[in-house]
Amino acid sequence: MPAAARPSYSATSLLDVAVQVFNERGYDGTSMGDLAAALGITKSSIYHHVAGKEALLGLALDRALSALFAVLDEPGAAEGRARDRLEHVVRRSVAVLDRELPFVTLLLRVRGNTPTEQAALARRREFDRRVADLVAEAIADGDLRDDLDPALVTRLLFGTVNSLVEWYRPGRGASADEVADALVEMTLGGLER
Amino acid sequence: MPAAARPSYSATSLLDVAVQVFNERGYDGTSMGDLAAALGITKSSIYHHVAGKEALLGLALDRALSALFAVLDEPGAAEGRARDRLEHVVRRSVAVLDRELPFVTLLLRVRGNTPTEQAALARRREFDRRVADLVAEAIADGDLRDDLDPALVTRLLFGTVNSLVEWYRPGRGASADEVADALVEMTLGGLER
DNA sequence: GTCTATAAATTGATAGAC
DNA sequence: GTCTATCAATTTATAGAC
Repeated sequence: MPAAARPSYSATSLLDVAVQVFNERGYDGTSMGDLAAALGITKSSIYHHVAGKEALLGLALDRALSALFAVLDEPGAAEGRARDRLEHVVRRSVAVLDRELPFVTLLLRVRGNTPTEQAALARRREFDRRVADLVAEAIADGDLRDDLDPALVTRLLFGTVNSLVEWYRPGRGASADEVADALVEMTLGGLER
Repeated sequence: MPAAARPSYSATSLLDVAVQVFNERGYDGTSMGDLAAALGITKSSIYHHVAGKEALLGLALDRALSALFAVLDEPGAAEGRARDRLEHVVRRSVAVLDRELPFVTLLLRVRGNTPTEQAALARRREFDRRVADLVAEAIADGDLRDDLDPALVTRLLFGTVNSLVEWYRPGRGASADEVADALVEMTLGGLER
């Protein structure tokens, strides 16, 4: 991996700029001309690095999904009471958001227009399913109130987590840990019996 | 799939179909050809009803914003303790989401690419500001825990509300009232001291 | 209120020189 | 690794007939 200097890009350093522009203007609202302008190179130069616009999107979505699924495989997500494993997944998901914000932001805005986007949506649903299992288990354990529907709780909980991409900016305002603390206090605090 | 044999629209009935397609494919991902196909008429016929694609967006965003601001002017949002007024705004915002789901969904996805979108974002920020005032007041009253930042709480709270557009569908699964109940239990429940 | 036909601009992508 | 030049397809929008 050559540390990018001035007017020379690799497939990955190019991706960072591209994803930023995708998030600013929306993926569909971004033309290859927009990307070229942001990169400071011409449209055709982009095709030297990647197959096209959709391949760029695929790389970005893959990076976000890999980071999120890695959380589910951490020890803290596999050991202990379900309620604590759930808190671990929530806190570590916020950490992923902090670390990979542009990529996760892009993932959460995908609509399913292309096969690339549909595949990403399918993986997102798998992630949600595994979290929902955790919520159901925590309720069965008696650690979360049982008068609320597990599927509904899961959606509200991760709806709150995902909504962070709308305003959270690393290094500005509250830190990722402070946000995670407040989020856990508000959500899990209200879900405990 | 829609509009088998009903080739006559008004500006508002056309808007319903257009907004649905905008939400399915994204605004930028929707061409006038896509709209024409969904409407069962030709592209040029659309221009008989509206000035263009962006005017269609403007009408839709206006409808969502009007409904949301109307909530702030209801008696329940102006009388009583701040904490109760806040709960009123949350519950009634969920009701607006239920009633005007496609329009609010579109509003929440706007990125600010055009003047029309920028104006909508400015009005959204004004709505958020008025909710933040309510949260700050409820904390000052001692009705919500004071160890959390009011601005942060506001963002988490309405982040949760806004995330409903990602999965809530009227008449499918939980009702709007059930969703509002669960949401208030989880969020305000966790925010009470 | 809808149509056909078409203009005018923009789009994603390729070829080949340096 | 970047460039100029160009293409074919698509896009928003208009003109004018029925």
